[in-house]
Amino acid sequence: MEEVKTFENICNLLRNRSYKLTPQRQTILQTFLEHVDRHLSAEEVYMLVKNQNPEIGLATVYRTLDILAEIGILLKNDFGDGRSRYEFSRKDEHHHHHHLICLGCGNVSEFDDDLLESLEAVIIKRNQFKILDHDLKFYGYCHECGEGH
Amino acid sequence: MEEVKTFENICNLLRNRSYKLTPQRQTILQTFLEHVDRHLSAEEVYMLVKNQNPEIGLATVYRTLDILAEIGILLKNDFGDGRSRYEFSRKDEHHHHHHLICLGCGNVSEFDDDLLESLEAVIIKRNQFKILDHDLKFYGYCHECGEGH
DNA sequence: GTTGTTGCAAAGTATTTGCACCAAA
DNA sequence: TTTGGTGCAAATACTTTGCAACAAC
Repeated sequence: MEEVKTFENICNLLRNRSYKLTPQRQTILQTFLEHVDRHLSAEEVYMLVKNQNPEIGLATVYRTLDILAEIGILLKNDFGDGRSRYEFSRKDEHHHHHHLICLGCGNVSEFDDDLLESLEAVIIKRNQFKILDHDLKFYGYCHECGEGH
Repeated sequence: MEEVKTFENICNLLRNRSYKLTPQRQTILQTFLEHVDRHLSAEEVYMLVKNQNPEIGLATVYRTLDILAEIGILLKNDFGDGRSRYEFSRKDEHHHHHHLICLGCGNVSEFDDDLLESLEAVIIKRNQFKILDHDLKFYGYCHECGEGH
């Protein structure tokens, strides 16, 4: 159904939506392709991107992140640290994964799960609530940080 | 184990922690007792409280919400609308409920569930992650707003 | 009388926006 | 050449903090 998200495919996706393919956008995109497993804040992207292109402005980073999230290239997350974090979205993910957030080192790991599907059915029936999306986070300590706790 | 959270009990809880029982704090507490089922932002609390005590400052509201959350009287929530929302915490809730957030009217309803307990066990084993807390939110449309969607 | 608390205004942090200039198509 | 994009600085929104006056204990 959906194609693999290569750099070229994403560029085409932008063009199809009549977004222009500027060097700034390419650089930001490149950054995410080089950090596929990371959950980057705007500030972090800005820092990484400035190595390639020191002229770039923070506002441009924010605007680009918005666009890339809107067209489904990035997923926007809120891990409760007061800033939005973006991750590269692999192809088959409406049915998205959940996050394990380490209170020690701040690292975020992921896990997939289908259990919530059945839970949603119960909620729809019991609460008369039409569910479009869900967000599940676990807070705790990862293997490395877990010793003392 | 834990007592019912009456106004008096909460006042004692504050005193035990050597927090002073000021009229401002009493008014804010009162406000939550009168809106047990609501998820109020600092600004909303501020508005409600000003009726009783027009002298009160917004900073005092923020400080009091912090304290009440810290001692477990209130639960601090983030529903992704850019502000923190506080709800009165009933007595037996480490094992807390989850939220259904309506994208139409912004209303937040609640539901209890035990399904996550078994899920946590799986995660602990598979990911070597010690879970302290979880946060589950469903986004969609409530019964009233659901018609068009 | 101590010590914590208040109100205010200023500062802080993340994000958005207005605008003149610039560049992709 | 048209249309959208960029960088910058200013504005916005929520929250926190410094501080002198004040009130609970």
